[in-house]
Amino acid sequence: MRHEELLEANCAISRTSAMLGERWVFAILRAAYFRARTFEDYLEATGIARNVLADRLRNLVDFGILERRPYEESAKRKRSEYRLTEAGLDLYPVIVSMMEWGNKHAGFLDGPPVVLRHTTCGEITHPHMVCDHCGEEVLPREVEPLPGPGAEPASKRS
Amino acid sequence: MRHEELLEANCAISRTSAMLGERWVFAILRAAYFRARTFEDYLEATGIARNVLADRLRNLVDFGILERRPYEESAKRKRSEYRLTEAGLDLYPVIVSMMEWGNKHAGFLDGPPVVLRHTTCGEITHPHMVCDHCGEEVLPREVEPLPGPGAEPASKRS
DNA sequence: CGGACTCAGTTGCAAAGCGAAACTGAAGCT
DNA sequence: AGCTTCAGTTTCGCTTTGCAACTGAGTCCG
Repeated sequence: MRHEELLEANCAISRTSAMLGERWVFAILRAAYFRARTFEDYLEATGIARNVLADRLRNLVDFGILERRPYEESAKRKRSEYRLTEAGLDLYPVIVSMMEWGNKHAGFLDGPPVVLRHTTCGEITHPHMVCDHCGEEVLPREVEPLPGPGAEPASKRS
Repeated sequence: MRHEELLEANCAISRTSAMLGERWVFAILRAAYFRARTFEDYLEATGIARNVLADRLRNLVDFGILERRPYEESAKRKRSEYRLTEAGLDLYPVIVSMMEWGNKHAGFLDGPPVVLRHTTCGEITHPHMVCDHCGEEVLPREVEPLPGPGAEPASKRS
């Protein structure tokens, strides 16, 4: 099986991981959240080879996660920039939960290099996942996957 | 720059993405959450080539995300299995938020193929990220990254 | 006991992907 | 006119995939 075939799988995790699970993609998203704009910004923030960066940006634009658009640096100078789309911003929980995990499990012996302050309440925050119904934290073994409206019938659809 | 160099970066997102951001890793984790145990389970659940699967499992075990251990299938038959460690289970928010994102943005026109039921409250749940302090949802632009205890001083440490 | 089967990989090979550096072309600056 | 910056593309050698075949330990079947 080739990796891109995951894009057609009838499973959200598979499709999402086919889009995001290529080398460097998270590094690019991290740069995007840290306000990178131009090609050279991403190049510097990530250290990826130019050709690979060009390819990844193309893909992320195709997936609707980034948007490429011209931007007026000054009156005359026109450049292009890559910004997160609405869908890209929706990836925030993924990035934050990776950061939380890394702070705990990626071997930072002196403590996390970066922490987050929640500007609306002013405190250092450790975000976690809660159920939108009961507000309780969602734990791995307290969740049951069920077929949804887009589930395939027992026999494969055409 | 090579991809593994991200493992040494002083940034949780970089290190985490170096561990998880290789092709197929999320597919393997998905299989793990769906209770895959043996090598052949993972092979069937993911469709990866055998040699690549062997390599990825080795890495995930090295990172402490999976654990390889012998397991008694029956009185006589001994096999080995790969189970999520504590650290692996802590990745649940990452997987769930990828699933939530995919259900919304990965082009499921008939609706999500899988939904989650929160067994403690019994309802279909759409988990989201909240601040552990104020309980409000954490949004991308309402968060400020600050240097933490493990931050590098302005001059690179030795 | 001998042969077939299953599990869990390893090996070999062609094709694809990556990384570094050089090159291109448009646009601006001096 | 010549130099620089931006945003890539091209080239080339090296590494990683994907696939199939092979290995070797343990099991089951007659």
